[in-house]
Amino acid sequence: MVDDLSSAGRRRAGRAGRAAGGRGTRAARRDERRAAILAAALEEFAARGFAATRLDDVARRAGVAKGTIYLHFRDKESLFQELVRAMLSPLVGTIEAAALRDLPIRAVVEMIVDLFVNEIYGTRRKDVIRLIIAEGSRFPRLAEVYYREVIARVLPVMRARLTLAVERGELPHDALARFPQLLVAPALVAIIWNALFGRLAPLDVRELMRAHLDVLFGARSAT
Amino acid sequence: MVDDLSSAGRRRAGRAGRAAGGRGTRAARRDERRAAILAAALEEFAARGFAATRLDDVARRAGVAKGTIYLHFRDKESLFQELVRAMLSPLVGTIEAAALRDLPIRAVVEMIVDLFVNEIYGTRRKDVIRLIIAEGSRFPRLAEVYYREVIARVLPVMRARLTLAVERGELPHDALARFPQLLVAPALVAIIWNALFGRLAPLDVRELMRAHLDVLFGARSAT
Amino acid sequence: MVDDLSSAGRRRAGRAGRAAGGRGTRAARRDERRAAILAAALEEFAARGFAATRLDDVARRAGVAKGTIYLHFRDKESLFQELVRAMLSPLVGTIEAAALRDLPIRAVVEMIVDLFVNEIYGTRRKDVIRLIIAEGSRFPRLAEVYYREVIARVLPVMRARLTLAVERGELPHDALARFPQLLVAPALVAIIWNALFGRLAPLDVRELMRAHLDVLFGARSAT
Amino acid sequence: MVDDLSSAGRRRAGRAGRAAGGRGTRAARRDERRAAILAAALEEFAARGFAATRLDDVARRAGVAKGTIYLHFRDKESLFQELVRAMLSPLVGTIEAAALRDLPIRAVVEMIVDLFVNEIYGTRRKDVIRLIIAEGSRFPRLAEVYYREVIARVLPVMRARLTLAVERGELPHDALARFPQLLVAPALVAIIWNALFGRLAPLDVRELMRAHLDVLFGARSAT
DNA sequence: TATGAATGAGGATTCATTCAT
DNA sequence: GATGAATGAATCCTCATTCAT
Repeated sequence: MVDDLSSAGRRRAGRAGRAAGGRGTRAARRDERRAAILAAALEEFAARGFAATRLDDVARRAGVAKGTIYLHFRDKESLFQELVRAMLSPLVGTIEAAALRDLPIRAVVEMIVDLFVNEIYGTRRKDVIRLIIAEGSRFPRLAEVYYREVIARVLPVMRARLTLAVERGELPHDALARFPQLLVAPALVAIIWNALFGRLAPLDVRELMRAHLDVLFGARSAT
Repeated sequence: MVDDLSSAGRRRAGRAGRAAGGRGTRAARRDERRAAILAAALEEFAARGFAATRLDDVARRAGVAKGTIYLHFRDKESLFQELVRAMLSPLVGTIEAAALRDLPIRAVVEMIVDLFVNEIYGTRRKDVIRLIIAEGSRFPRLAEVYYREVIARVLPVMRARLTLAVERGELPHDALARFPQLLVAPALVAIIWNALFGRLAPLDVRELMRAHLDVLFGARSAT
Repeated sequence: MVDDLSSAGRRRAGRAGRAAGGRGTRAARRDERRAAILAAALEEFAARGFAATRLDDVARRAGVAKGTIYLHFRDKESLFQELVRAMLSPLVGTIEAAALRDLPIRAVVEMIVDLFVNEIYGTRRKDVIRLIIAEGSRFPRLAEVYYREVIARVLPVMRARLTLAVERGELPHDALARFPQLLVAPALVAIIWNALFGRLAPLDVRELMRAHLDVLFGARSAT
Repeated sequence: MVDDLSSAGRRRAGRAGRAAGGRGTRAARRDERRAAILAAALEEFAARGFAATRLDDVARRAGVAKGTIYLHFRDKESLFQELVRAMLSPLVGTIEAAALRDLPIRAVVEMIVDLFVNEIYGTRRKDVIRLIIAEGSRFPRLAEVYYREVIARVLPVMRARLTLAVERGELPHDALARFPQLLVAPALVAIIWNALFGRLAPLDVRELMRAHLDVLFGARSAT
């Protein structure tokens, strides 16, 4: 379901060597468990928020005992942080790459928008974003980690590219260059809107983002 | 501190008559207490979120006994809902009025943006908005109430005005008319951003919104 | 509904004299209120038991303010005790009288049985009896009052009458004389049974008591 | 103290196998704790009734933490129900067996009476009976369970045996066959009486039941 | 007297975390 | 490593009782 969670990332060296042919079963099982816990945590945190999530439920969903969670994560908050990191880190490189492509600015922006729609809105990552929005102010460390590992890496790249576009005359003003947040604001609103009012009045993200592009670059001649 | 909370709104008729000269002390004190509880609840909920807020703390901060809260609100969730209602309802009329003013669309939009900056961002209301964003998906009833009492009243008015602008040729495309959310998206992002990263990298809301207007209408000649 | 509750019983002298023509409105209203509270208390205690009854509900049902209860009764337990006293005391004289009638013992016993069926089982008094059974062991004072004011007065009279019957040869053994409780045991069981299992398997009290008389005196030839 | 509480009854299969030699320590300890909680609950409920019993006290008396109770019982009411079930269920078979013995009806009835005196009156079970009487009407489910698991199983057997006795001419009337409740009514009254008035005027159960037998079958020549 | 707002002790229940097996 | 039983602090909510009006 969410495969980002299976790459271990932080593996101990293993008992030096270990017969060639890949990681031993021991380490592999350990990773599986860790991934299972993260996946379960995602479901539960997304459904109930940080405070209302019971580690009992996470354990049950992951198919492990409650105590096992503590073999992989210091405490509930750590689990939460690891989840955020595991889900969002892989995305950073992709976004950076898109921003750096040497294409017309509109194409770059469209790529980023598509990236958002496909890789965030279309996946569980939207729940992670929502969780950060919802819980971030109560977990300064979480907000900090997210800022450092995502925002602080993506934003400068985007800003640089947008500044270049201004200099090249691709953009009529420097608004976007000064506040690249304007680029993704509608995306965030879409996530929030549908989480809150999806049942009452669903918001079509693709259309919304297309309209947003119209605002940014002027309407396209055809659809 | 937050004066919206002091208007009673839901007062029982009172034993008809009552010596002239205004509400009796009884009713007045009752309202004061209710307002004090709401104000305290705002502080606590804003600081800790719904789940982590202790009614004990709300009571202490309000200067009343724990049980007193239950004389005014059925339970913790009711208190939360009433808080949202009390804070946001008064704003709806103002926004509607602004949208209906017969001015050039840019002026209308600027008024709404100013309204947002002054009446939401500049007040505790931003915390209420943040709370709705954070807790809304876990309290469907809350989301519903907010949708019905705020969104469903403001959005159509804005959409109507924007549609008119399109027809009048004041706007080069119908993106905003179809998605008035695009108008306020940066505002919401500003609230979230500063709640999460304000200490790390504060976002200047006024500048952000000015840039947003630039995006919408093109850069102004002067500031 | 339960008129025993209206006789005041414990009236203060009143402001000496008071214009002839009956108790003044002041005192009359006081009694009404007291009776209303007792009647409401009966309903609530019967429905929920002592601990689970809220004085708030009693007050509401009685149509008075909560504080008013405390003008008439020291506390919840006093109210409970007064209720028992008010409901059962009036019955004692009637039972004594029945026991003392100079009739064949079977007739006397039948009168007492009828008295039970009509005056207890057929009225709210059965709930009071049930309450004493249920709560008596937790309220020693209540049990004591009940013992002194009801049991200790009725039992000796019955025992005397039954002893006389034994001496006169109206009864073949002294079992009933030694344990007059045997006379009313089925009656109590009927109260309990129907309170507990009435919905599942109602017990016909009249038939039960008739059968009981058959056991005591042998079957009657006709009904 | 009350050994019925130690038989587990509801044990999970355990991980098949388990080294020969009896239940593992894990399961054994679990049962011990459950039994300790039930025993403690019996004391507390008997002393204070359902509502006034604090689970805190139950836990303390059982020597476990408050939370532990909830590992064994869903909530206070469940604990209460399990207690009743655990105490009374084992008795049902014994009573049925007694009723089915092929002896003269008087002997059968005497056996049942003895059973009552020894197995209920002489044990903590009398407190359980008293609790059912006291709380049954407020806990319909409890009353139902008790009816289904005890009354509905014992009563028909007794009725059948008594009907047979009538047919055989062992009894002069069908009163008992129609209302076997008459058989145990004095027993219940004894429980109630001594719980309420035991300190004021203790009732000798053995004598009472003997007198009851006299009433049912006529006085015996000797004791 | 009567009211009913206010109090605050009290208790059921939950759940993160620990630790013996 | 895993397990899951045990812990007990934490918190919501109730309700008898008081007392200013």
